[in-house]
Parts: sequence; C-alpha cells; structure tokens
Amino acid sequence: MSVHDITYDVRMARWEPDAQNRLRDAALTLFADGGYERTTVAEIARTAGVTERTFFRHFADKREVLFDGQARLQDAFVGAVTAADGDAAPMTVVATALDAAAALFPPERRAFARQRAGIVAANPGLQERELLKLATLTDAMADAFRRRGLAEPTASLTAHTAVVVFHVAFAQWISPDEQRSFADLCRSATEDLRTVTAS
Amino acid sequence: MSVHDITYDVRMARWEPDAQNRLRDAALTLFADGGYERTTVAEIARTAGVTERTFFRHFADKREVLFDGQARLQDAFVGAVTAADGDAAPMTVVATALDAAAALFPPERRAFARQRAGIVAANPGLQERELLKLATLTDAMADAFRRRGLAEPTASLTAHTAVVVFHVAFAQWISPDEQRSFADLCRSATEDLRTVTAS
DNA sequence: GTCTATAGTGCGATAGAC
DNA sequence: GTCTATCGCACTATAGAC
Repeated sequence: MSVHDITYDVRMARWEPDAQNRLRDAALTLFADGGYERTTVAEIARTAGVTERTFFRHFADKREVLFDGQARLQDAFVGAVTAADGDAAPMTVVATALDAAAALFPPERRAFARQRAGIVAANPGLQERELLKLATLTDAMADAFRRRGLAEPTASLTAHTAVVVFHVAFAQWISPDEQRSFADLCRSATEDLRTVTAS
Repeated sequence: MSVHDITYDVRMARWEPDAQNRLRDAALTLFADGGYERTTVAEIARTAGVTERTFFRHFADKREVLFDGQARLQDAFVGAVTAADGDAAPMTVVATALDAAAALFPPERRAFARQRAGIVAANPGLQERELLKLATLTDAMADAFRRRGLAEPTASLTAHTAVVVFHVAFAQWISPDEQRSFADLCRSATEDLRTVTAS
C-alpha cells in the first residue's frame, strides 16, 4: 500500500500528510528506474507533490533518503548489548546483538535489500554514506561496551568485531543464490572469525 | 611513479611546476586555518597560482586533496600479503602486513597526522571519504588473501581483521599523550582482539 | 577555459493546529 | 498568542559538460 491510499480528513489538512514517506517512496522508485545520479531532487520532490526545499527539511541531503533504517538497526544492536547479562563474555554479548540485528532481516526483506544494495553499489557517494552509518553504529556499540566496563581498546575492538561480522554476513545474505538465513550466516561468520584470529 | 617525481626543466615550463604539490600544501594550510567548509576550491587554486579547473584536473573532488597517501598504504599492505610465505597462517600474514604499514608512520609523522585527523574529524564528509579509503583497502586485502587460496568469507574476515587493528591502533597513536610507537600499538591491539574473540 | 546544472543554505511569509 | 510544516525565492559552491 502506498501513502496515497491513506484516508485522511481533507477539510483540516493544508497539505497532503506524510510528506516524508511520499518522498522516500518517490526516491526509491525513481532511483531504481533511472539511476541515483540521473534522478534530481527536484524530480523526487515533484513526484511527491512538494517543493525541493521541503525535501531538504526532511533529509539532510540527497543520500540520506536511502538511509533511515539506520536508527532501528542501531537500537537493536545497542539495546541488546545494554540488556545483556552483566558478566557475560564479550563474544557472548556480540552473538546476542547479532541475533537481535538479524531479526530485522527476515527472508521476505531479502529481495528489497538486494535492490537497494544494487543502487548503493552503483554509486561511490552512497557507499561512503553506508560506511559512515556503519562507523556510527560501531561507535555507539563501543560506547555500550564501555558502559559495561570494558576498557579501551578492547571496547572498540569488540564493537568492530560485531560490525565486521554483520557486514560480511550481510554481503553474503544479499549475494546471488544465497539461501541461508541472516542469523545462520552471522553465526557461521563468527565461527570463521574465531578460527582466523586463533591461528 | 607519481607526477611529483618528474624532474622538470624550469626553463621549458610555461607554468610553475608541481601544481599538485602546491595545491595540496595550499589546501592543508587553508583548511587548518579557516576550516574545511569555509575554504573554497577557488581560494585553494588562487593560493596555488592556478585556476579552479586545474584543481579538478589533479583531484577528482575537493575532499580528495587530503587523501593521496592512500596508494602507498595500500601497496604496503597488499605487498606484504603477496610477498608472505605461502603456508604462513592468516594471522601471521596480518602481523607482517601491519608491520609494513607501521613503517609508514614513524614518530616524526605523528604531529602531522594529528593535525590532519583534526581536520577530518571536524567534517562528516571527510570522515566518509576516509572510511571509503579504508573499505577500498579492505577489498584489496581480501583480494590478496583470495589469491593466497583463502575462501570466502574467510578472506574478507581476515582482511577486515587487519584493517580494524590498523584503524584502532591508528586512533590510539594520534590520541593526546600517547607515546607508544604505531607498531607496538598494532601488536598490542592484535593481542587484545585475539583475547576478545577467543572468549 | 567557459558555461551551466544541481546540491544545498538562509530567511521571510503563510496558514492551519492548539 | 505559539508552534509547526510548508512555500518561495535568492544565493553560493561544486562538479561536470562543452
């Protein structure tokens, strides 16, 4: 269902509601169709029925329209670390956090994730933004581990470990023909990493 | 070999030679002085005695002027992996690669690295570019490990391990009051990471 | 080397909700 | 009256096209 199908009371509203959702939907459609670079902000705004200026009120820049799932992912990760048992070993907490994150990527999201990844992979600027989001996530995780009493650089290294496993497992999850669940791929990658570092 | 190494005969040159070096020097000075955002490309070009157009012929975009050490770093990392003994364990190769990289950061470079890090830290766009460079480095490392016969996802996980240790050790190296050498910090971080993942 | 499209900012005006 | 979302317009800098 698209935003346009929402029933609302026209008599009280000065503008169509839900401008942010309309902008995101319009952007995704236009990017998938004509490519990220060839799609202008003016075009997105026009499609969503607002002005360019309104686009920039909802999104700090053109790239940001593709990255608003970030908050939920970070909450899942950090929430799991914060909620974990106080004397659990770091890698146990990492595994719990990865399970919490994996819940956000059920099988039915895989097709969408692949399409979105295609758009991002085709544009270096979007890759940069994706990496910044992962770095922000890493920083938030390191904070959470420090609040659990881990010192530096252990807190940072643990946070990086979690995000690297997530990153590598995600790349596998969206690769062609891959069937395994995201949670399974995370567990498998964690085990592989343990083997590598133990050598 | 880069353009910087070319020997010019000044008598034959229509322009002052070494425009790229002058542009980089001008940019660093102006960024440190007035901040990255408030410094325009026009200003950098004027200071270096060339036109704006010339700036963009030497650097793909405004940010790139801060990131040309990248090639040497990547060569050090990848070269060490490629040159390593064929049956050395992955973590042994990682340690060798980190030693090769550490050679690029002698004590006398620390002050400069701190100043540059301050500029980058103050601007999200520059952080994005730095992260993209690290990701490119990771990809190149993963390739080198695959050429050594490592399968996926082990090759990627090993490459990420090396870059994470580098990244965390670098952050420590430029932190205030830090005295230890970059190589020592790498070794120490590697050991910490081993302890974390073994838990 | 010039020209121009596009991203992104600053600010005042407007109109409805509360 | 205040708050919030929008418009509208003028403006700058980057970056790419020609």
